[in-house]
Amino acid sequence: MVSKKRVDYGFNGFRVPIIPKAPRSARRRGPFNKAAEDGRVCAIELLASLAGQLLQESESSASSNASEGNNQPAFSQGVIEQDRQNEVKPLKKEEIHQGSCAESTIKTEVGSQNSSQKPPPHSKTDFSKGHVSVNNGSDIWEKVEGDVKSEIFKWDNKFGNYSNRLVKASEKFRESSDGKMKNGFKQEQKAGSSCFRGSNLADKCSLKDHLELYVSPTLINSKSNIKSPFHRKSSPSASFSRRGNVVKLGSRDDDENFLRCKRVCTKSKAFRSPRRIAHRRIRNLMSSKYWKTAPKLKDCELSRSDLGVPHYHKRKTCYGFERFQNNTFIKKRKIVDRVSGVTSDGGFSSESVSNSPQKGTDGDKPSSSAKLHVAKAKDSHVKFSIKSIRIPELYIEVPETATVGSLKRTIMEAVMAILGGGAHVGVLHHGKKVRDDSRTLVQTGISCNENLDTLSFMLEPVSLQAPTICAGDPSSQCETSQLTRPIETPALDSDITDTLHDSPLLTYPSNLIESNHETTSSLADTTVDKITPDCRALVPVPASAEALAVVPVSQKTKRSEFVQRRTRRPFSVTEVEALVHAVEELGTGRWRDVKLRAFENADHRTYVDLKDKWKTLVHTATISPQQRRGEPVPQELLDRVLAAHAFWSQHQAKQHGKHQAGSGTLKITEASAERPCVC
DNA sequence: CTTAGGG
DNA sequence: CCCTAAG
Repeated sequence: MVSKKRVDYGFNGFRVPIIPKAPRSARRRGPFNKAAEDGRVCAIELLASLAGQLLQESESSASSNASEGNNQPAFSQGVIEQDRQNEVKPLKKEEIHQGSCAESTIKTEVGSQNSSQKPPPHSKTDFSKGHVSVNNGSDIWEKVEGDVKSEIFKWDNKFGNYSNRLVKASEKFRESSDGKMKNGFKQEQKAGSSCFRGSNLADKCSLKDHLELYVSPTLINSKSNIKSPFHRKSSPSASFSRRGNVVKLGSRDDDENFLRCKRVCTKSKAFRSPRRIAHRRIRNLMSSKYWKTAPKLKDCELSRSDLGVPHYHKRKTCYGFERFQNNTFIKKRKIVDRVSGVTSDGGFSSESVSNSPQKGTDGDKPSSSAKLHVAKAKDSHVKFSIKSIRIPELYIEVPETATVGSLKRTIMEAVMAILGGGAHVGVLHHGKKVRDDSRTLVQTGISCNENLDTLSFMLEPVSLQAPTICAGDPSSQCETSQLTRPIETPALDSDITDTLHDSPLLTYPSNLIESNHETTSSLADTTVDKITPDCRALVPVPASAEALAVVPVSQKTKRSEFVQRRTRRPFSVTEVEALVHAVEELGTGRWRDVKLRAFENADHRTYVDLKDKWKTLVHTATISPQQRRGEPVPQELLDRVLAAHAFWSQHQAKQHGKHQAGSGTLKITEASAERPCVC
């Protein structure tokens, strides 16, 4: 724990009070954890995004020659260096960026600009917007460079500090900073992928991984905010801001992994898109890791210290975590929204002017079910978030004018990133599949808040005889083929052939474990109405921050629904009598004995039940008869309850008093005096 | 697993 | 009744 914490702090840069031996509750509810987490997440996100971006870049060939670097920043480094050997600045930048796992996009652009001696006005603009908030033209580069350097430097030092655990990571990073980014990156990627896809993410997503990811983000961040880079060290705000710019994600799994990502688009598609993708991807990874490692958290408290310990086995835990995450994210988002202007992540700026639909997608694990949250933003953008057990939840903001097709693509991208395979996204509105991709969201009515809840979407893995996946919230569990089919089949795209079984999404049994039990109960609903609330993929996400908070709640609610509650079994008078009698003799505080004595054969009555019943009995006896409900309990019994309660309460109090200051003699006296009375 | 309490 | 923190 301690070591972990240290590490975390190092990353965050600020000290979070450690609550070492504090009671669980304290740890859990401590406000600090949250902050720490935020910072971490952000960092991770950033890093992840970078890594992802790099990957993406390498994959995407859309970029122009000028920005060749974008495509394969990591791998092309050698080339770049040589090419720009002459140009000191560019080169350095290049190195720096790589070292920091920065996004190739920006980096590249910068480099190219430099090489051309003067960055085009617009280029500059972009640059400043995206990564730096510098207004000057000529010295901008220098500034950047210098800052970056210093940043890196610091960074290294830091590394040293928390290197105990991160040895590997640090090495990697250093290497990368030296220009061996490639390796580092690869490794990182590896780690990410493994985490991402590995069944036992927990193992793979060790702290180390986290760390790795972490580091990069920070650097990036520094880049973004040249002026107040690293040092900010993750003050909470910094974290948030970063997140805001980039994306927010949380990842949720069956086990409670959820990823949420919100991103605002910036302008040039070419410029950003790779990055976006990268972000997405990374996030997915990160989220998954994060998520996996995330301990059980409740009430929005996440304790970093627990990282690395997979808690997701337990449903409860998971749920708690989920909730927590949701809340956290929301909060973060709020903050971000506020700060967004200040901090800009390379590619994403809150004031996105993008004309292209924004897609934010993240996926941590493939999931058959996904939920899409849609919210109409003030800026006439519709925000979508995909949430699922396996696929992290994410927020997507797209212009109202975005077409259904673009929406589908957006989601698809996310899915692809997650699954690595092809997938189709089906959009259902009012239970009907929206086939016309050319229509805009507005035209379709998806952008209207009132109708948002009528929106659903389904993921339709295509490449393999992809089965359609019902998008639904985790609880709804539309993942199973049985569930999905009935629902989806009707709306399937002709081009999609599905077999749920073969779906890549379904290939993660481990993930499904948890959900499976729950699924059972939900099956009926799901099957019955196609895309009803439970199966509804799209859920409106209120634009307002407050509204956002609702999401978690609803989830929570849904969750609880799945946990079947024991059937209520009111205590009969006979039982009450037995209970009262037993308590009279044994006193309160010995419920196990009471159970054994009076309810030995009543399997459905646990000692907790008895305790609770006694509690209610006392209450009942306390209130006026008119206020009592249910089967009336003889007043005589209630009187006894009160008497016993009073007696034992007193007894207990005395016991305490004695223990604390009483003398042995006194104790004996009191004890002997009292007991007899009762028996 | 038990207790004790809050929900 | 449920859920948890603590012991």
